Amino acid sequence: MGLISSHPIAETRQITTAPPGRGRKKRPVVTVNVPYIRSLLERGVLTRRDEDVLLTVDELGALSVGQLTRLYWQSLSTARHRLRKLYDLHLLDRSEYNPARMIRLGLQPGVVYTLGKAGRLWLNMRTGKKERYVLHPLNTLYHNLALAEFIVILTEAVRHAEDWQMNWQGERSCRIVTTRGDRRRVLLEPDGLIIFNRPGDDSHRYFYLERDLGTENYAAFQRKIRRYGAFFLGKQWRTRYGWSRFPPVLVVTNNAGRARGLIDVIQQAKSPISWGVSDIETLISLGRADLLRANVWTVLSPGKPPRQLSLLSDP
DNA sequence: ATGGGGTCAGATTTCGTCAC
DNA sequence: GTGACGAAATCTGACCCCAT
Repeated sequence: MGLISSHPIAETRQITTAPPGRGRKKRPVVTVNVPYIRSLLERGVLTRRDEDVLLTVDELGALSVGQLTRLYWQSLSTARHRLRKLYDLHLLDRSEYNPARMIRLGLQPGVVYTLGKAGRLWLNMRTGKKERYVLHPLNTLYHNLALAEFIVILTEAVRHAEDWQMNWQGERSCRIVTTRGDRRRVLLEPDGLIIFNRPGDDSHRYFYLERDLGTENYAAFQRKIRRYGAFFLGKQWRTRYGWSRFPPVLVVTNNAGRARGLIDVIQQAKSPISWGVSDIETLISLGRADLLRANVWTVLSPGKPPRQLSLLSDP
């Protein structure tokens, strides 16, 4: 996943859920330009939390109201109010979704937010980059949501655990790009990078993350495995990140059946790095307290038989 | 005075069920 | 399969509370 927008969603982006009560109000039309963003900032419209929301939506591509609530609010209703406001300001967009499909992915149906035009510009002004505003194609939207769900349940689990902290990067930040001459080539595009650290003894755990929706055929997955292998053998990761060991790749898929299929593919590929496979149904069923401790990951390391390990078990 | 946080009620859709 | 119908779900405007 992660090809940006060859097929943007059409202009008519109706929400297919039960609509609001007193009629759906259209958002105000604004001219999104640098003075507009400046005036927002001068008036202090953006709170710290708003900024966090925009950064997170940018990293993950799309989040549902439910997911954003779990990350940043106590009350669903309050979150809706604030998100609606960010939508009105064109900092966020709302996207089309299919309730049945969200349920199949283990998600609660609800409005889905993506980064809006003003949000894009705000981020660009902040980082100095020149990312383009895109409407996300529908197929990546569900992938984004599924990925976000994993990040959210991890976040909740880590909040619950007192000794560990977690940071993460989305696809946008952990993408590996090489420049040969003036040609930019994407070498590797992980869905995410998760970093656990325990302040007590300064220990760290890194994981690359792949969220598999079961839509990719096994040949494509084999290519993905080879790309990780090539990145590992290239040693660039040592200088780029200063890691002494290459992070295992966590593969989260939809159900146990697909997980078994992927495990077979990984074993046959004889990858030089470690892989951990689990499925979202199992992970969600665990609950906060167990998510980090339960041995629900089938770990495949080069030259070793498969093992069942937890995220934070000692390597 | 302003604005965010929160509750509540209401409008409109989707879902589930029953009968045919 | 389809139509009817009530229940449930969803989201927003109105409103109040509180901090600054």
